Amino acid sequence: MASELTRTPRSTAREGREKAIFEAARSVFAEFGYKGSTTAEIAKRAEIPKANLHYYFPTKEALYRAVTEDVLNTWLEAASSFDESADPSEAIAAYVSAKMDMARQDPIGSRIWANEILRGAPVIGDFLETTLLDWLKSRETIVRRWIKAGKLVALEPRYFFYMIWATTQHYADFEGQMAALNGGKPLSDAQFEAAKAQVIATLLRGVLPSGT
Amino acid sequence: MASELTRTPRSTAREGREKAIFEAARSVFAEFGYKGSTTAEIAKRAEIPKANLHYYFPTKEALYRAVTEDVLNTWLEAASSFDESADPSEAIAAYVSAKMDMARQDPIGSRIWANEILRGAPVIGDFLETTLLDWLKSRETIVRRWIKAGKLVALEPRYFFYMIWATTQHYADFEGQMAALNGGKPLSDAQFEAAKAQVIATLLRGVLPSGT
DNA sequence: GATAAGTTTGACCAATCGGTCAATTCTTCT
DNA sequence: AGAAGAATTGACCGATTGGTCAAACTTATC
Repeated sequence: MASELTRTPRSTAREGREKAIFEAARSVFAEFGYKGSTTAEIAKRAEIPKANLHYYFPTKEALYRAVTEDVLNTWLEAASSFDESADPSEAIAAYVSAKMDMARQDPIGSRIWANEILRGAPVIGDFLETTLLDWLKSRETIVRRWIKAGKLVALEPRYFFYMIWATTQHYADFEGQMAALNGGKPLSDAQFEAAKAQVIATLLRGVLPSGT
Repeated sequence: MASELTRTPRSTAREGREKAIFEAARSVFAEFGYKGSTTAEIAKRAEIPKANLHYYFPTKEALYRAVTEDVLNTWLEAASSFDESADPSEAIAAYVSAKMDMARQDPIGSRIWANEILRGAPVIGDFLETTLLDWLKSRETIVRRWIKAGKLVALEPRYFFYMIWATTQHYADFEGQMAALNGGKPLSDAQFEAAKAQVIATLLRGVLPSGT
């Protein structure tokens, strides 16, 4: 999180403060976006003086980049759960399940991503054009193979992935809207599991050949 | 847009400036959210001095509320395209189609909504808990009727609507991400129509009984 | 226990924020 | 033409912004 060059064992005190700042920054950036966030608010949520924040992270942008990099790493972890060796239904179910769990466990990360895209992706633009595009291309190849083998209905793989991303991300980014429609309470674990199962079922039914 | 009490015919000059401010505000709020937006930037995009902006809209919040109200009206228009008298497949296809067209024609409105939800919906919270919830409940009744009649597979209507909202909204909010994955260019009209057709096909296939 | 290094903090800075205001210009009406 | 009102604008205000800094305080090392 801090300098990757640190050689000496980090003191727990330092790690604690740095982590508190990091988590506070995540929540503030997720809520207000980069421009709408203030270092004062982040320091307040981290319960430290603002000047102390600048000791660990020299600028707001450096802090934002650290937070963003972490989000990308989490994304890459979930991406690996799409297994080409498995059956289409297995692979899709596992991937959607992983993305849904990600949305549930780390909605803040998803919201940071959403805010970054909304303002034109100045920081993760490179990632989108390189790593993400490579990932997408390789999975498109797999999906096309499945289609040719008759294991999937004919479709443009890209738009199918967009549907998966949209739906899973929705459960993180629009948690507030869902809560408002749920009597003001966030989805319970049971509700979330039901939603997840239904999303997987609907998507699979939507792309698997009849009688599968 | 201005005072609804205006009785005299509005001069086109006044309407023009007010509209310019309104459109500039939409684009800025969509990009940076409420907190991240500045009246200076809005005035700059409207190509007027900042003081002139405050002549038409006394505060940043008043301007934001005007913009937000307009977004809700657009939402309500699209909502009416869900026709209960039609076949499930017709009704769903028409609704998804309308939402997709909305995302294409007015991505900015969608992004304003998304930003508002991300910061906890302080302005449209009431709308969500009343109008939107009522709409959702009434449509859930219709969907449940279809399920009982065997015209739809068993599912929780709510999560199905979330899928529709998620997917259609994604084409507006994540336009930038899609463009990055599309050689830097936004989806062409042909690409968008293909995506729309596929979204409708996958969703229908996902919820209609086999052999329909 | 002294010295050095790392950490914490209030006070402060220039720039930008939302908003005001008086002076000016443009329109409208007679 | 000229008065009255509407619209436009540069200058300005106090509050907040991201960031700095020197002084004070801890902690590790000998």
